[in-house]
Amino acid sequence: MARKALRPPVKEAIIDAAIDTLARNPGASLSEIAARAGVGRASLHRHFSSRGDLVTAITLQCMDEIDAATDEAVAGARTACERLSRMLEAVVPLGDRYHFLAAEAFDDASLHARHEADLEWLASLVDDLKEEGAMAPDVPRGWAVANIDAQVWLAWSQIAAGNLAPADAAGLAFRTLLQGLGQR
Amino acid sequence: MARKALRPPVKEAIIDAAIDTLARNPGASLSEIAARAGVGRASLHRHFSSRGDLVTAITLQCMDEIDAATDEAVAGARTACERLSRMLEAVVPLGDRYHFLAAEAFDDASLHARHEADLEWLASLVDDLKEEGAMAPDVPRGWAVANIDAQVWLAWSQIAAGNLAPADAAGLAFRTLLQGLGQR
DNA sequence: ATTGAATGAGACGTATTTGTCTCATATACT
DNA sequence: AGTATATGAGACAAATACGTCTCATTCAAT
Repeated sequence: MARKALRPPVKEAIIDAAIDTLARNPGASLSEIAARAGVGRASLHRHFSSRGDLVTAITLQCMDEIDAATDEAVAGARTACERLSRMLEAVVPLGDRYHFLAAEAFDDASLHARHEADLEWLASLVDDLKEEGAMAPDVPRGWAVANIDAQVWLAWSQIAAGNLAPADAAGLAFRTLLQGLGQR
Repeated sequence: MARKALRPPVKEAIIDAAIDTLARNPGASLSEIAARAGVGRASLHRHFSSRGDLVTAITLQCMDEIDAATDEAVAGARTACERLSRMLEAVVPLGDRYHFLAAEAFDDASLHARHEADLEWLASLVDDLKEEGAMAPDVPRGWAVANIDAQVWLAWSQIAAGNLAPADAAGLAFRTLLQGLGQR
């Protein structure tokens, strides 16, 4: 079974290091990334022919992680409202890993398509929320989607800044999304 | 009075070009910026000794614009709620000019201090909103401040993407902040 | 018309990053 | 043990951006 897991999984180590490093500094050099991965720069190029290749790989990796966590969390939800809540609870803790995505442009066509698909998932969640009466029908679709995205980003941001406990972040984001910061 | 306004104001042209260019691409080169300003790269260096100097200058410029617009808009407001509304109406249209600030790190100490002061202004607005009963008292201060910031950014983002009419953006942000996306 | 400052164009050297290549070494398979 | 593969270290050229410099030109002030 374990065909080739005896050597340390260099490729994954590089991906992890790239995510960590680029999250802190989007302009980090490949040397930096290789060093953080505990790997020679030449080896990095053996696995990823160019910087663009690496960025594409880590972007896909992050998207996969997010989608997988979302799918699992949402599985048993009975209402759209619950889906939203569970999605936030699942995705907010992953924030520090995909936060850098906000800075990277989706130049690659496949990445762009993938991102569109994710937004479409959110859009249909928004539609369901409106049907359920949990969301006001006159809220523009795109605005709602962008707000959900932004709350996730915001939650991580506040966690990273130490202003917010990770345990509270998702709940706060959920409440803010549906009720705002106002009373009641 | 107009001591030296006969020649075209090169310095301001460079600042404007830098804001426009860096807003689109934070990694843009000085050549790009100079070209967009209709200015030689050497002239750019005559006004700004280094890239850091230029970035600091445009950051301050944006902060000044935002503060000035906010101060003027908020002047006659009677309630904190109205202050928030007017601030959004004033600042959202400026979004395309200071959007790039999100990407730039405040390495310069004076910039960092200035930003802190702006956040402090928001924080006291949050306090007033709570006293007025427009904002729930149990919302963390930092979370409220970050949300206001984020709504401004979000509004510009949606305008730029063509998803939202500039006339509607500020109002939508205001409503979303206090009431969220939910019913009522 | 003349003078002086500011500009544009461009050359130049430096620094950094990237991608390729080589070679010696370490590790896993047989 | 012997072999093949993957790796680390480092050299190398190419590309890019930065900051400085020079020189001819333009424009405003006199």
